[in-house]
Amino acid sequence: MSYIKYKTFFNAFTNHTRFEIIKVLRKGQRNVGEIVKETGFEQSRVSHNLKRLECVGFVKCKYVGKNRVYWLDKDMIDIINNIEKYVEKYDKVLKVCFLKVKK
Amino acid sequence: MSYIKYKTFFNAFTNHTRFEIIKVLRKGQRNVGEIVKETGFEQSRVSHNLKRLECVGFVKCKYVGKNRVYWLDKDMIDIINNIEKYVEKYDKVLKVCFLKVKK
DNA sequence: TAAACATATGATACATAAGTCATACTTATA
DNA sequence: TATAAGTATGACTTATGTATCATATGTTTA
Repeated sequence: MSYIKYKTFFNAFTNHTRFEIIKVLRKGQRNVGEIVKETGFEQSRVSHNLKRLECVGFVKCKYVGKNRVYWLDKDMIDIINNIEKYVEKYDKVLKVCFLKVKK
Repeated sequence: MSYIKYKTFFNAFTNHTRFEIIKVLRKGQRNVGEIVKETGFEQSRVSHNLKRLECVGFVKCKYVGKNRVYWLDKDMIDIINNIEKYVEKYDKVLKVCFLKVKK
């Protein structure tokens, strides 16, 4: 696969907002208000990031009454579950370090 | 696992330079000069990114004569192989799209 | 031990991503 | 059909990541 595909794919996880949104959606479908409440993030911040996730096909959505309900793409669920296994496995080896220290 | 761990892990793949370096190192150990030649990237650019990969434990290194030889961490190799399977699998569903278009 | 080769590093400038705010749009209901 | 609730969007500001350049450091060999 090309770099651009990898980048697109992994970017979903390298942002705190999207990471938490995915975490919530793994529990089941949610409308925006619920995601806002469960993550504690501001509404427009959640919407912008849901848009990005939807844009690449990670989440799907539909209107239900006044609410917009989001859920994880079916294939995505499997893949997250599997990737999680490997990343957890690497947990012990992975060192979190920063090259540049904030002043 | 925490967000910071995921971020650290996936960041290795969300940068073109590191992506190509990993690609080369999957073929076997290489010194910096060889990586520079095979990727076509500038030396300091390669070194800076090797440093980042080493810092988190993805690559190991040692001096061999005047050269510094790098190789992928053993666990990392397995994990990359496995993750690749899932990402490739998601290839057909994944849409590469950009929200912001460059002017 | 000086010179040459290989690589690393720091500082800076540039590029990209993210969050916030104000506001527009969508859907339902009075 | 006007209003309200829920959500999306654009413009802007700020934060973060990246490459580049100049130079320092490490290692070998004459």
